[in-house]
Amino acid sequence: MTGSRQKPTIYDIAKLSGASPSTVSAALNGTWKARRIGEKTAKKIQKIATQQGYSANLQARGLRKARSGLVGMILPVHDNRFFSSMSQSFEAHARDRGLCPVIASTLRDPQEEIRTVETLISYAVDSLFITGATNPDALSEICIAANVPHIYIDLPGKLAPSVVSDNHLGAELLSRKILQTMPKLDDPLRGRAYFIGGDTDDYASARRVEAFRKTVTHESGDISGDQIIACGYAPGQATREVKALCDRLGGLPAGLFVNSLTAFEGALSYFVTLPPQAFDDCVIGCYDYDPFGAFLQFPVHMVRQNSDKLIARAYEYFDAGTTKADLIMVEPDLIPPRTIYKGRFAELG
Amino acid sequence: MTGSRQKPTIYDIAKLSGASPSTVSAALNGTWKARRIGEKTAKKIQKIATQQGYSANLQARGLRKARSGLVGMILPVHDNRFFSSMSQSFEAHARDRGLCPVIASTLRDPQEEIRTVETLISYAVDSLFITGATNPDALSEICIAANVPHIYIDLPGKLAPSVVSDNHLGAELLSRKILQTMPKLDDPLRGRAYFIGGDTDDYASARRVEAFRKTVTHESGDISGDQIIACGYAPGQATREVKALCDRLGGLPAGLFVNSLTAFEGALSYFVTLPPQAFDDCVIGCYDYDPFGAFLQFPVHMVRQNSDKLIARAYEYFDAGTTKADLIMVEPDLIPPRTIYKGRFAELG
DNA sequence: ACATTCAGCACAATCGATATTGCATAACGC
DNA sequence: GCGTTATGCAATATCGATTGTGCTGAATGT
Repeated sequence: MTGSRQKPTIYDIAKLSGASPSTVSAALNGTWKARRIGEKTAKKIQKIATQQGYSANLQARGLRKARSGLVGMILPVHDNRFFSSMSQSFEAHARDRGLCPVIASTLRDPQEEIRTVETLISYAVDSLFITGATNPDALSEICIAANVPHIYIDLPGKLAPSVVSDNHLGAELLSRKILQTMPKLDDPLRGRAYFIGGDTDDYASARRVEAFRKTVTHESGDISGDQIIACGYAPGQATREVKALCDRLGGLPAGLFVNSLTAFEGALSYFVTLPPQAFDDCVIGCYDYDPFGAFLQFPVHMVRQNSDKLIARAYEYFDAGTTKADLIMVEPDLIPPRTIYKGRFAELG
Repeated sequence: MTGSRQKPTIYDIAKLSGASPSTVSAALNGTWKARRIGEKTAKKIQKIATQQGYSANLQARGLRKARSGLVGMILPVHDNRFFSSMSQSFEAHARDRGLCPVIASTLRDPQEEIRTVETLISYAVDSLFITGATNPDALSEICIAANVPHIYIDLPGKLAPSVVSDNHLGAELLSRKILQTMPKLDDPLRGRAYFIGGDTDDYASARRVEAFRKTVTHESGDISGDQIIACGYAPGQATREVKALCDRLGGLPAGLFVNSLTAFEGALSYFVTLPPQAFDDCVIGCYDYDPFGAFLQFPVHMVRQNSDKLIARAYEYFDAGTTKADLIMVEPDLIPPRTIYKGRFAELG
């Protein structure tokens, strides 16, 4: 009975109900009052449609209406705490608006980003959220040509509105926390704070370096170039650089600002080779948050970017119908370590 | 010049090139040789299309061909290491096949799952990957009625093929590791291994409990009901239960099998209140893997489910064109701790 | 009683692609 | 030189919805 017949269409329902396809369409998509279809007719059609398990072919509807009901988001990777919580928020907000979210990752590959944006546009997405793009303006041009509203998250574009985390503020908070908490060591080199990880070509990292530099200079009078090691995001590279730094200093520095979770993961690979007491005179901070990161052998101050607020602001912006290339800032939060401070730091909690 | 005009269609290209829309279509979708379009004509059309920035309207194509080029995947949540790495694999494999991945999360809500499957079917997804469904068979019925091939990942369905992680094997490996590594304590209660977290209604957890029970019985002769505390996946619940257990035992047990990362996160909230030496006579294992989890204050054995292999097997199954309700098993890996064992376990590495 | 309004619905065009069929002209065989 | 096959392309129907327009009969007005 319920064999593998095809999905019913409005034409099937029309035949069964004795009404015309256009009447069926109106009855089923909610426009029947405006189209002056009698209530009895509409109800009858709806009943039959339910019995038949009808659901609209959204490709056909999208084709006709030139809107698909899809919202696209592109991000570098899924398996990253920051981006995956953005996905989560993105999807929740999309559902609230009755839209279907399409999330695609592009592995930070410029070609892949362009291809993906083109694909999503070919599916007629109604709007597009872009995060972690390597070349925002190239993507904007494509979207503008196709008349697709789009917004950048966490990385500003010149040709479209952007919602970004306040990287300067976050890095300033974290830097200040590190500087104020870290021990005063006799060794002038070990006694300083170091910044490791990230790429200064990257917008976010550049702002963070800037804030680190400013805060260190403000608190300690000056800063040396070798205190900033922007060695990229790859864990392996961070492992090497942290090791090299510690070898050079003869131990962990008094303060360490790790930029990004991936760099942090790399640093950890080296840290696990150290004895626990090595961390007794070192204060570590990490830009970006991972709940497990807060539970390590040693305390770690973390900055949590408010991904839900980033997404919410972006949706609000679309809802308002504006398309100016505004820049909206969202403040990140400084999360205290959950690990108890030990040794000489016990009193600092 | 490049104002906000609409995207060009094959009709626009047809006018510009002097050819008919059908010829343009053939020239642009690669079927021109089979349709006996002259090479010169095809090349000319392609050139014009490129100049005009043409790209096909995939909704129209999908409508006509009754295939959309979309593959859907539904999962409980994005912001979870296991599921987000599945997303990553799912997407990579989809791209390899020239398909567009649509990933939707359903928050383990049965109603939401059904709605989502229906939505994806309305967008005419060519196939569907389902993971973490609460009621697989209900979803299968919908897919079967709509003639959509689908496959379950990590949770078997009766009406469709499934690729599942070998939970029994993984839990057996982890249980055995814990039992063989844990200290022999005088206290008979503390000296045993405990299982905490998860829900026995859940397929995966049930298999894991079964393996834990079997292994403990095999190694120590018997097992008591209070050694298994399936208190769900919520972190808060795990925090309370672990605390209650430790209060009852007067300390951490010799062995603890934590089922799922979320339960582990909950347990950690309690662990951080303990002094470091509390872990000296306790061996901890966690089913599921998180790189940071491997770097904690104390060693943790973790089971990593091979998400990429799960997805790869599922695609292979579709590629083969089979649709029998087979059950394919994928072996998980036991990951040793990266933290160095301290105190009396130093020699166990 | 006749013009006007309006409710209730059907008809047909349309969105942008694909796929089948058919119609020219050219090439070929004998 | 005439039928036959090939070649190159245009015409047209179609996918499943939406939407502007047109037609009918009943209600209303005067």
